[in-house]
Amino acid sequence: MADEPKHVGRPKNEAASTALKQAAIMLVREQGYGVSITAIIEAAGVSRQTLYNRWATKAELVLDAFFEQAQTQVSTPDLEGDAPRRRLLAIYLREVFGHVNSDGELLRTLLAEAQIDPGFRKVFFERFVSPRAEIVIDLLRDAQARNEIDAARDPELMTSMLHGALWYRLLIDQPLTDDIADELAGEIFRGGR
Amino acid sequence: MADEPKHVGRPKNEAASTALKQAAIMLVREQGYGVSITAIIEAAGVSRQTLYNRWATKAELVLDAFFEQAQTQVSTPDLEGDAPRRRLLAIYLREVFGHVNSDGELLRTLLAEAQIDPGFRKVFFERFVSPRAEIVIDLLRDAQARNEIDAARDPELMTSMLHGALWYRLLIDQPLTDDIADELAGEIFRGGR
DNA sequence: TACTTAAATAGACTGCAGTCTATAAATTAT
DNA sequence: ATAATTTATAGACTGCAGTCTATTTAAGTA
Repeated sequence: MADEPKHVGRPKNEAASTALKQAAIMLVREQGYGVSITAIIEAAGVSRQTLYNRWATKAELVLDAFFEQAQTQVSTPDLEGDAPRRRLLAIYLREVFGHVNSDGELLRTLLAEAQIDPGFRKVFFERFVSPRAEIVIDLLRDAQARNEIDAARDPELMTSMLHGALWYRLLIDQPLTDDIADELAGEIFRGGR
Repeated sequence: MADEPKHVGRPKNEAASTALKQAAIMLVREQGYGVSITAIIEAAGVSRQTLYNRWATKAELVLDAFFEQAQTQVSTPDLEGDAPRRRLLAIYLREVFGHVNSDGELLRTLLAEAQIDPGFRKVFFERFVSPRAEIVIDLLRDAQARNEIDAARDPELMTSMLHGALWYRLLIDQPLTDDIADELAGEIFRGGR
């Protein structure tokens, strides 16, 4: 059903894509997001247009490169098992805090780009923000089904509070420690039931 | 003890400052933050350097102009009176949501600038974010003193959750309605005591 | 072999924020 | 008056992301 290249014209050079992503993430980690496009394409050994054939903006390239580094994957909480959902939430938050603590500067910059560029905003939220929101919403719904939190509460709003606290504390340089993760889970599950 | 100009050299033209702020807020509301510096100084009828003698960046000028519009002032909750603190919190949140809803686009852009430019970041947080955080922290401490919420909880963390939810929902274009304000207050005061 | 098509390249170009330079203007001090 | 000092002005300049143009290259098709 696939696998027939059926392609007319000069084929895309995949090596250029990976070289660009590698150069981008390396230089951004070295020099920060402010590194110039020119520096990136020179390090990758490709022309300017080749970059813009693949990504619309520097931000999209860097986001892709960032994901390729793959320490951004969140392990979905195990809702099959029997662990208290409060504990699963705390574990999830600790894990996300870890990612944010190791790449906070870059995440801040990408968030900023997302506010400025509507095209990138869509990409950033679809690829980064929404999947994480879904994980927490599912976890909280499951907790409601198990009667660990009140079914009348709104999982989406609670997710706003949790991820909101995460971003807010990142933006204002407040610490994101394991203790904070546990306290946040505690706030949501406060009172039991 | 003051009022002696005691000033050597050509005096600063205050009219230029107000003309710049007026031109800035007008053009930003008309065309968005992307309006050029050149357009702003031409509308104000001053030279480029005159702007940079007064503000370090476009963002600082726009922030000043934004504050001058003054619909950004939050009325501090009345902690002398006897109203339930849950109600005071809901009123505060409704008011802030109102400001955010009328100038969300601009606030998003200023937040983005704050992430990119450390100098502006400091200014933005000192003038905009911190005062609001203080108001909520004071309100929650007062609620603890009145035994309306558990004294063991951390007002700073609850403030992260509340303002975090506000910014998060602004950033991802989720609505900030009066109902949401009330629900957020309800989440914090859930269970009474 | 020619022809068509898509991708790659070098490098010029645009529009922007912010800096710098040289000069003029407005004020106090001598 | 003259000097010293600070602000204002016009406009050139820098460095950047992203676009555009002309040309070349690598593939499929006739």
